[in-house]
Amino acid sequence: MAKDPSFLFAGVHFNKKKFPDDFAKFEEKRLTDYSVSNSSLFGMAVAVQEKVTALPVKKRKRSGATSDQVEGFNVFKSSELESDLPKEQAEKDEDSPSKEKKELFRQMEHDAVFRKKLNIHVSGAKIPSPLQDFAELKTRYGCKSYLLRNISKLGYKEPTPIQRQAIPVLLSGRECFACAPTGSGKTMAFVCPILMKLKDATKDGIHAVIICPTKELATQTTRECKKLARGNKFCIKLMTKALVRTPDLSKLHCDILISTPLRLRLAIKKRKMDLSRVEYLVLDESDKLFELGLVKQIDFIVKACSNPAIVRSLFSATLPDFVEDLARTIMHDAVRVIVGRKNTASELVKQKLVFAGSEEGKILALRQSFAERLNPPVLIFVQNKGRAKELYEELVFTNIRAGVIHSDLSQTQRENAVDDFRAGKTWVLIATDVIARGMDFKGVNCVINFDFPDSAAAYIHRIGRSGRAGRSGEAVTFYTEEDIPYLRNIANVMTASGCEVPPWILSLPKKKWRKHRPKRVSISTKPEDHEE
DNA sequence: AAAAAAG
Repeated sequence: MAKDPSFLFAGVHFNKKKFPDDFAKFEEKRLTDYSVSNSSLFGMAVAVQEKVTALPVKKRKRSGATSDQVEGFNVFKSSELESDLPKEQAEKDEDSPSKEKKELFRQMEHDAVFRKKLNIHVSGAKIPSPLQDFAELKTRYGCKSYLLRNISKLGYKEPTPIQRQAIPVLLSGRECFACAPTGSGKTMAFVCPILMKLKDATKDGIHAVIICPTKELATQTTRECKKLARGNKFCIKLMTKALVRTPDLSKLHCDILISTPLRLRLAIKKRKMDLSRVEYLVLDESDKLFELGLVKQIDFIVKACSNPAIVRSLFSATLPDFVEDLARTIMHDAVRVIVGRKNTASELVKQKLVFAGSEEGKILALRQSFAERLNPPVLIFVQNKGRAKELYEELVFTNIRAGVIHSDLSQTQRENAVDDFRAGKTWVLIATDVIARGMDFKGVNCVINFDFPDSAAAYIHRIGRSGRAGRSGEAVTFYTEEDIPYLRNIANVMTASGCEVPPWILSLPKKKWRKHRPKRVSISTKPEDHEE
C-alpha cells in the first residue's frame, strides 16, 4: 500500500501555487473583517489558534502518527483551556475545579475509546463528544420533536459514524472537514445541524447555502432537506433558472438555499443576490468543487458569504491533501473528522476487474453478462458523452430497458433519465461521471465501469452508487491493454477495501494517472454495420 | 484530458 494517499489524485492537474494566492487574499480580507466587526484580539486569536492546530496535522503526515496521538494532543490542549469548556461540562461541579477536571478527563477518555471503536479519527481542539443516539439531539442540544420524528419516519435507526461526530461539531459552531465513505449519510449529517440552528422567527435574507457540483445532486439534496424539515415552515429553495429570474433577488428570503456553483455566482454578480447574512455554508463533494475551473467560483461564493460568524464545512468521500491544505487557509479553527481511512471505497461493494481485450470485447462482455444475469438496477459508466450516446444506441434496440444521462441532454431529459431509473422504468442507466458523485439511487445492485475510470477518486465515487445505507453491492471494471498501466491504482483501492486482486496486478509498476485518456474506438457492433 | 459548472 502506498504511504502517501495523494497518489489517488496524481492525475489531477491542479496549480497548487496559483490558488493559495486567491485564498491568501481572501484570508487577508477575512482577518481584517474580523478586526473591524469584532475585536482585533479575536483576529489574533484566530491566527494563533490556526498555528497551534496545524501542528498535529503535520506530525501525522510526516511520521504517519496515529489518530490517537493526535487526540492525545487535544487532550492536553483542552485541559489547559478549561474556561472554554463545552457548556454541559462547565456547568457541572462548579464549586470543585479538580473534580470538574477529572470528570472532563474521564469523558474525553470515554470519547476516545468510542471513536476508536467506530473508526472515527478526529483532529482539532476541544472536539465535542460523538452522539450515542439520535435521542441525544434532544437531551444534549434541545432538538425539536418534529425533527426527531422526521428522522425516525425516514428510517434512520441509529446515527452512522459521520453523523455521530459531524453533527455535534457543527452544532457547537465549529467549522469542519468531513470525510466518510460513500452512502454513509453525509447529507443528513450537514442538513440536520442546520435545521436545528435555524431560527424560524427570522424572515429576511439567506441563512444557509449548500453547494453541489451537479444539478442532479442539488435537486436530490433539496429533496432530502425538505423531507427532514417536513412539518416545519422553513423555506428551502433550489437555485433554478426561474428563481434566478425572480424580481428583487437581493431581498430573497430563504432558510436553506441549494445551488450549483456557476448559477449562484451569476446570481450574486448579475442579480445582486445577497449572501452577507449566510450563517452556514456547506461545500458538498468538496474535492470536486475545488477542481480547476470550479475553484474560482467557489472562491467567489465563499467571499460573498461575508458574515464573520459563518460556519463552513467541507464534505466528501475523497479528500486529497491539496484540498485540505487549500481549505485550511480559509477555515477557522476547523475540526477534521475522518471516518475509516481517507480516500477508500465502501467496504460493502464487492469489486471485480474484467479483462475485455478490446473495445469490441467490452460490448460483447456486457451483452454476455446481461444474457447470463441481469440484476437491475444497473449503472454503467463510460468515459465521455459521445460514448454514452453510442452505448445507448447499442442497447436501445435490444430487449434491455436502458436509459442514458450526460450533460448534452436537456434539463428535462436529464431529469427524466434519473426519474425513470429511480422508478424502475429503466433497468440500466448509461452515464458519464455526471452522476458519479453523491447520487443516491435505491438499491443499485451493480455498477459497471464500461470505460476505465479517470482517477482513483472517480472510481471510488462511481462504485459508491452501489452499496449504500448498509446494503451490499457489486462493481465490475472492464479494462483493455491500454488501461493496464493504470490498473494498479485501482487495484490498490480494491485491496484497501478488502477485495481480492490477482497478484500480478499488484506487482505492476507504479504509474501516475494519464495525461491523455486513451482514444477509444467507437462502440461498433450496430446490426447495420454487420448486415450491409 | 474530459466532464461539469451559465446563457
